[in-house]
Amino acid sequence: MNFTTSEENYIKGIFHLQQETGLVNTNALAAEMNTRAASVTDMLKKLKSKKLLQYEKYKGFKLNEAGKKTALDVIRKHRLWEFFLVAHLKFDWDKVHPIAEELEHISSEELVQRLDNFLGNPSFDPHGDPIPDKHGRIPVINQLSLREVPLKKAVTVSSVSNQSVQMLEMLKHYHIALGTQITVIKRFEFDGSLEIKVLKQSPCIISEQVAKNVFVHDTQ
Amino acid sequence: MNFTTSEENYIKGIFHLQQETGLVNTNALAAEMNTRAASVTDMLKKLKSKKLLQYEKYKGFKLNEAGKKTALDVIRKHRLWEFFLVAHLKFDWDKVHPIAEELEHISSEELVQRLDNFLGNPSFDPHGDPIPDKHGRIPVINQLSLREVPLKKAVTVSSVSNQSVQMLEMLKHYHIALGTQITVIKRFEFDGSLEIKVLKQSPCIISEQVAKNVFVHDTQ
DNA sequence: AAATATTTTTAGATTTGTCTAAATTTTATT
DNA sequence: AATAAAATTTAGACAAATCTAAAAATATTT
Repeated sequence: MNFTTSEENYIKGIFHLQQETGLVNTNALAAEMNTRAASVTDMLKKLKSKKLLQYEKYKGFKLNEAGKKTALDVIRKHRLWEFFLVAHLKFDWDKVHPIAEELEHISSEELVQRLDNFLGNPSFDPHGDPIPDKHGRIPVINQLSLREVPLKKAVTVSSVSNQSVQMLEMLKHYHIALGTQITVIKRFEFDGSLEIKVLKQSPCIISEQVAKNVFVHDTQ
Repeated sequence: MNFTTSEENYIKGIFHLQQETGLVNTNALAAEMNTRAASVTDMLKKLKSKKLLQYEKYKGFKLNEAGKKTALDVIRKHRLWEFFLVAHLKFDWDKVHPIAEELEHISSEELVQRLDNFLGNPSFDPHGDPIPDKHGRIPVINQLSLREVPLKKAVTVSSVSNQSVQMLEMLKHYHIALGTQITVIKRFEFDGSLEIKVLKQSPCIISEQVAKNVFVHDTQ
C-alpha cells in the first residue's frame, strides 16, 4: 500500500504516542502533530478506512498490525537517513532531524534496502535510537535513564530521547555524546539535579530534565 | 524562495522545452508534463505571480533569470542524487531516474552542498549529463551525436540523451555505456542505421533512433 | 443526578492542484 | 476577408488536507 506524506506523519505520531499510553486520544495527537483536533478526526477516518487503525468514535484509537508495520517502515527510513547524514555527509547530529523528516517519505523500497547495505546495516541511529530491520524488528538493549543510575557507577551513554536542537546543543556543551562514559557523583534532593563526572572533564551539574532524557547502559 | 514539488516540476518542464524552442506554448508543456492544457494555464499564472516567468496570455512563455536559476537548482539536485545512487548504492543507471525525481525536491541547501562534496563535486551524472554548480553554471564539452560522426573515427561515448528504461536496456544489450569506445564503420542509406564496432565486441547495427541519442567526443 | 467542563466530532470554508466542458483568441484555409 | 481549425483560457467542479465555529458526546464536579 502507498501513503501520502501526511498520512505517514500521522501514523508516526500515533505510533509514538501509543507506545506510552496504549490507546491514543484526539487532543494528544493534535498536540503531537501541531494541528487541530478537527484535522485529526478527519485523518482518523481516512486511516480507519485504509484499515490501519482501530478506532471507535469518542473512544480513542491505536494502530493495528498493518499500521504498526507502516510506522516502523517510516521510522526505519528516518533513522537510516540520519545515519547516512551523520556518518557520510558529516552533519552534526543535532542538525539531521528535519532533513530526515523529508527523506523518510521517499518511496522506493529498493532505495532503502540498498541504503541499509551501503551503511553496513546499522542497528542504532546517531541519537542511539534502534533502527528497525525490513521486517519491522527492533534491536533491544538494556538501558536506563541517567536519573535512575546508582551513584559512583561508570555507565556509557547509549541514546538520547529528546532530540530537539536545544537539548542536543546542551549535550554538546557538556561534552556528552553517544559512547561517552559518565559517573553520577551526587543527587540533589532540592530539584533532582545531578552532579556527574564526564570522562576527561571536570565534574558538573545537570538538571533532572536533562538527566531523564539521557539513557545509558553498563560500561563493560 | 521556496517552491512546491508541483511548481518545481513545471519549472523543470518549461526549462527543458525552452532550450529547444525559445518560447514555450501551453499544449507542448501539457504534453511534457502529462497533464491538461487547463492545468498548465493555472500553473502559469502562479509562476508568473511568483515572478519566475515571462508570460502574456495566448502569446507563449519562458522562464526569466530567476526561473532559470530555480530550474538549474532542481536539475543540479536531480543529477547529484543520480550520481550518488549509481556510484554508491550500485543502482543500474537505467533505474535511478524515478527515484531522483523524488529526491530532487528535498529542500535543504546544506544537504545538497554536502552531498556535492561527498561525491567529489562531479561534473557529469551517470547518463553523461552535465551537473550545474551551485551558481547554476553548467560544464560544457564538445560532443556530437553518433549519427554525425565521420566513418572510421574512434570516439568515446560521453552522454545519452534519451534516458528511458527502454533506451537504456537497449544500450546495455549493445554493451554501450559512458566511456565506451566506438567506431562507425558504415552508414546505410535505406533507414539511416549504422554499422558500428564497439571496442571488444563484434560489429553490429544500430538504428538511426539509437544513434541520434548517443553523444560522443574524440577519443584522445 | 444535575450542572458544568472537557473532549471529540460535524458542518462548512479555504487552499492547492487537478479536471471537463465551454468560451475566447489566434492561426490557417479556402 | 470570411470561415474553419487549433490553441488557449475561463468557469466551475472535485479531492486532499487543513481550518474555525458549532454541535454532540463524555467526563467531572458539586
